[in-house]
Amino acid sequence: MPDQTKERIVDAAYRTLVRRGYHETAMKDIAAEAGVAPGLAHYYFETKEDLLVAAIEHACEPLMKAWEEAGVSLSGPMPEDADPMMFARMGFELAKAELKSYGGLFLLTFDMFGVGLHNPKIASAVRTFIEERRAFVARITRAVIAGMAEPPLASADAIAAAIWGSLHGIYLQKVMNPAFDAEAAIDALGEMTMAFATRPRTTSREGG
Amino acid sequence: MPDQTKERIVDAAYRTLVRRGYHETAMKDIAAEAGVAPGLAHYYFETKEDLLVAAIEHACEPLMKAWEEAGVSLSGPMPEDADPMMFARMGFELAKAELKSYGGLFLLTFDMFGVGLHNPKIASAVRTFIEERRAFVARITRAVIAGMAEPPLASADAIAAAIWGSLHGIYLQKVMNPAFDAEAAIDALGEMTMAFATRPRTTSREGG
DNA sequence: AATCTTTGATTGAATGACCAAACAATTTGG
DNA sequence: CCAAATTGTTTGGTCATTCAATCAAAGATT
Repeated sequence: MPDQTKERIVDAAYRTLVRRGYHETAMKDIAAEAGVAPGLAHYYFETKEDLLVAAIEHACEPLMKAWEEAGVSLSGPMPEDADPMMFARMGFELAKAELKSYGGLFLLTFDMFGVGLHNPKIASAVRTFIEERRAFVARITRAVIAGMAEPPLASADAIAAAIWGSLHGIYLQKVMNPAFDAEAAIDALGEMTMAFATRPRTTSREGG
Repeated sequence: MPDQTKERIVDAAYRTLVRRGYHETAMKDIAAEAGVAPGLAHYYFETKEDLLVAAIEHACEPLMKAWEEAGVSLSGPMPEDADPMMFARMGFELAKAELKSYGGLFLLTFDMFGVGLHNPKIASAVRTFIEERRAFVARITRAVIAGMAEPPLASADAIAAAIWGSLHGIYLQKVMNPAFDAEAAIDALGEMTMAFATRPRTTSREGG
C-alpha cells in the first residue's frame, strides 16, 4: 500500500514538525513517528525541505475545503452576484474561525517563514503561499472599492497587503502569546476596514 | 581591551547571523568573523541564543536612537502637548523610513521569531520585543481615540495589535520579496487608519 | 501448478560531515 | 605573581543522506 505509506509519512511529518519545529526535527524522528525506516522517508521525499512543503500543503487542505464550502476559492474568481461587503465581513469571520482550529498550521507556517529566510527552496514556497493569499484578499478589496463613495488613494493591492499583513501579524502575536486576544484584534481590523469602506464622500480631505 | 572585544563579537554575530541565519551559523563562524578563537565567544556569551539576543538588541540601538531624537521613546510616556494625529502620521513615516535602513534587522528579527517558535529562551525575548512595540502603538492609539468624534467599538489595545500586526506583515512581505511595494502598503494602512480616526459621528451604524 | 524474474517497497546500518560546549593550556596586563 | 583574557583542541553528540541488502507481489516461463 504505497500510497497510504506516503500519506502516513506526510502526516507524521506534520505532527512532528509542529511539535518540535523544522530544525529540531530529524528525518529519523518523522520516520519513527510514521512507524517506518529512516530510508523510506527519503525514498518518497528526496529532502527534508520537500517534506516540509508537503506537510504544509497537506495541512492546508481542510482549510481550503472549508473555504470552498463557503463558496470561496483561493484562486478562482469571485462570484459577481454577491455583495462584496458581505464577502469582506465573511473573510474576517473565517479569519477568526481559523484561530480556533488551525493552531498547528500556524506554527508550521511561521516555521516555514523562518526557514525560508535563508533557504531558497523554502523561500519560493513562502512567496507562493503569501502571494496566493494576498491576491485573494485583493480580489475582495477590488470589489469593495468599486462600491465606495469616494475611491481610496491607495491601490487595491496595497490595501490587500496591509490587511493580509495585519491578519498575519495578529496570528503571530497569538502564536507567540496564547493569552493574546486575537479575536478582538481581528474585530478591530474589521471595524477599521468597514469604516474605511463605508466612509462618506468628502470634498476636501484633511492632512497634507 | 575586553569591552571592545565583546562588542566586536556582537557585531560579528550580527553580520554573520544576517548573512547566514541562526541555524546555519556556527559559533566558530561568528568567532572567525570577529577574528577571535571559538572559545572566546563562549567566554562572553554562554550560549548561541544569548548571542542572538545581544545581536538584535545591538542592532536596535540606532533605531531607538532615531526615535528618541524624534522625541519619542519606546517605553516612555507620550508628550501630552503634542497632537496625537501628528504622532500617528509620524509613526507611519518612521515605519517607511525603517524600510530603507534596517533590512538586516528585519532578517534578524524574523529569524528570531522563527527560532522562538520552539526555543523558550528566544520565545521570551520575542514576546518582550512584540509587547514593547505593541504597547508603543497602543499609547498613540489611545490618544487618537480620545479625539475621535465617535469612539470605536474596539479597544485601543486591539486596534494597536491590528496596526502593529499590519506593519509586521508588510515588512515580512518585503523581506520575502524585495520587489514588493511596502511603502504603498504602509501608505494604504495609514490612509485606512486616518479615515477611521477622522470618521464623522453616525447615529446608526450599518451592519450587524 | 511450480518456479523463475523483475520491480518497487522497505529496511537498517554506514558515511561523512557538522556543531555547541567544555576544557586545559597559554598569554597578557596590571 | 595573579587574575582575566584568549587560544585551539577535544568531546560527545548531532544529523541528512546514501547504500547495499531484503522483502513482497505480480508476471512471465516452463
